[in-house]
Amino acid sequence: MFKAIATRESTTDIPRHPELPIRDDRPSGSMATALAGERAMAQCTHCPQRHHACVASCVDDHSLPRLTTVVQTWRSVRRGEYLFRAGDAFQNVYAVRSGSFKTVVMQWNGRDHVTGFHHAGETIGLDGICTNHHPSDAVALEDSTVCVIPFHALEALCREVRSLQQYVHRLFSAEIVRESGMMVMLADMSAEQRLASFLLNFASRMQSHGYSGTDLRLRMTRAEIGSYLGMTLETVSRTFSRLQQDRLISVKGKQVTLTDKDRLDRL
Amino acid sequence: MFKAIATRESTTDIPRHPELPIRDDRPSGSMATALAGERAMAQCTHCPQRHHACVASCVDDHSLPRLTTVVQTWRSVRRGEYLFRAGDAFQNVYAVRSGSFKTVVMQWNGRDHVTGFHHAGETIGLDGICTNHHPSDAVALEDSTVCVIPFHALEALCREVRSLQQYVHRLFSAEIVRESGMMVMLADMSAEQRLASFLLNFASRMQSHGYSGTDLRLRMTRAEIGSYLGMTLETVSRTFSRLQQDRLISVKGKQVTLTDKDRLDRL
DNA sequence: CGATCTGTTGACACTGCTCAATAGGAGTGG
DNA sequence: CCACTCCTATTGAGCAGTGTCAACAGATCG
Repeated sequence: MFKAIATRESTTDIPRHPELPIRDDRPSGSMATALAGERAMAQCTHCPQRHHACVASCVDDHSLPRLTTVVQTWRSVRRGEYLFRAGDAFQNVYAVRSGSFKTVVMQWNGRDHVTGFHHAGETIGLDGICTNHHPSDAVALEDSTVCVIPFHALEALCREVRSLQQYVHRLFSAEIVRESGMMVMLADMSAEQRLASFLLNFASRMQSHGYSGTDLRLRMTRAEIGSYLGMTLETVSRTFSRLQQDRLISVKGKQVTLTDKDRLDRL
Repeated sequence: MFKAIATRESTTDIPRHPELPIRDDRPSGSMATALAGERAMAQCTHCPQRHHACVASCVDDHSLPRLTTVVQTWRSVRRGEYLFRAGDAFQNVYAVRSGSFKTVVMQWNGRDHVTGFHHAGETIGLDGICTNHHPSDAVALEDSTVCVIPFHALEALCREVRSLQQYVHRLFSAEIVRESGMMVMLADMSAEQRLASFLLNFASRMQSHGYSGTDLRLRMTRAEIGSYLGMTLETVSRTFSRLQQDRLISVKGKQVTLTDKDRLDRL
């Protein structure tokens, strides 16, 4: 079924193992500096996200060994399983190595609300700090792996490595800005505009990880997209259909191709 | 006009000067530890927010003098004036000493969106860190004063004072959680529920600062509330009227009394 | 005291929600 | 491999909640 509109690059469907770089075409001069042997170090020095978007990306080679004493373990989480649950004691933040997650809060009426989708290189769990408990569930949308980062250890290292401290502060700040953007979107944009924004944002994040920026494989359901965007799953489905009819995208279930990004952006 | 429903306590209308505690009935044993003489120290040790909700609240008396080397100045901002503008280079974060602010981002269509209201003890500007530029305008809703906190100096002190570092991290995290809550509200709640939540939240923040938790003086316009809550000013106005008709609140312009918080909460 | 900003209310249109029926895919076990 | 079930997605019909446009009244300020 999906073959009809299979992506030119089939990378999206390669089963990924954390030991392997997600793609091979990333800048690789970096690997030259990797020191083999020491196991803990290998975790960050060999990480596909090393020079990309992880806490490791801000640490110079001199301090990297110290980071690897903080980030000693990673976890793999099967599709549908919880990375953590709302109410769990906050201990760690998590950097997504591979795969993707959704974060979900339960609201007053007992229904769920998806507050975010998180892909490789992104950090989950920062919202647990202020109460010492995670306010949300984090659920894997596909088989995924994360680095486990004990937050107290990260804080300690931040007191010593200024570049890491600044990185963490920017991480916090970026999440605040992201959520502000969501607020604007939810408050002022039509269903069509919200879905278009969502798709463009998703595509650009995929592209920045070396995937196609036009052929997307959505890992989440219409209901999850709707929850995230503040609309019902029916409206999501209808809006997909309308955008397809207008030849801005082409949809086959979870496989979406953005055929006219400019017009999507101008909606 | 406002006399008709004047608040039992008239504190809301006292013109406030930054040198004076906003109210006199706050816990005051604290003042005993204040050291007179040194000007810089006096700023934090004598601050009305000292034991309340500012960066100072987490620092023990031993480290307080060092904080005062970071927070050396404050600024007063008249109603309608800008604390900073979108695009300004990010240098400082600001702790509100007295008064209140709104933060406003400009959106794609050229219209404004209010992303937050900020009262005494709250911190403004954290969103500027990740890009080194403020993404939003901050405008005083009334004559206000803020402590100017040079962020690089704060970062430096955070590397030395662990309690301060943790406080700052909690501050970031709390802002993320606040915005998640807004997202849920905007995505899933009716206009009536949003306005009720807004009023209850506003009341509880006022109450935690020693003001009445039922008699509110809103400093913002209907349009600003509407922008914040994702509805038009007309809907805000109509919803105020409806809640009044249902005897949950009583409204006279910007003066609002919450007459039945329980039912407001259960909407 | 007039000019301007702010708030209230009405009429009407329209977006998006609810309820409902149906079809398509994915996973499971015989 | 097929039959069965469950989950997901699509589409339609009708309606409710909000937005839009407009008129007017009440505050506020120089």
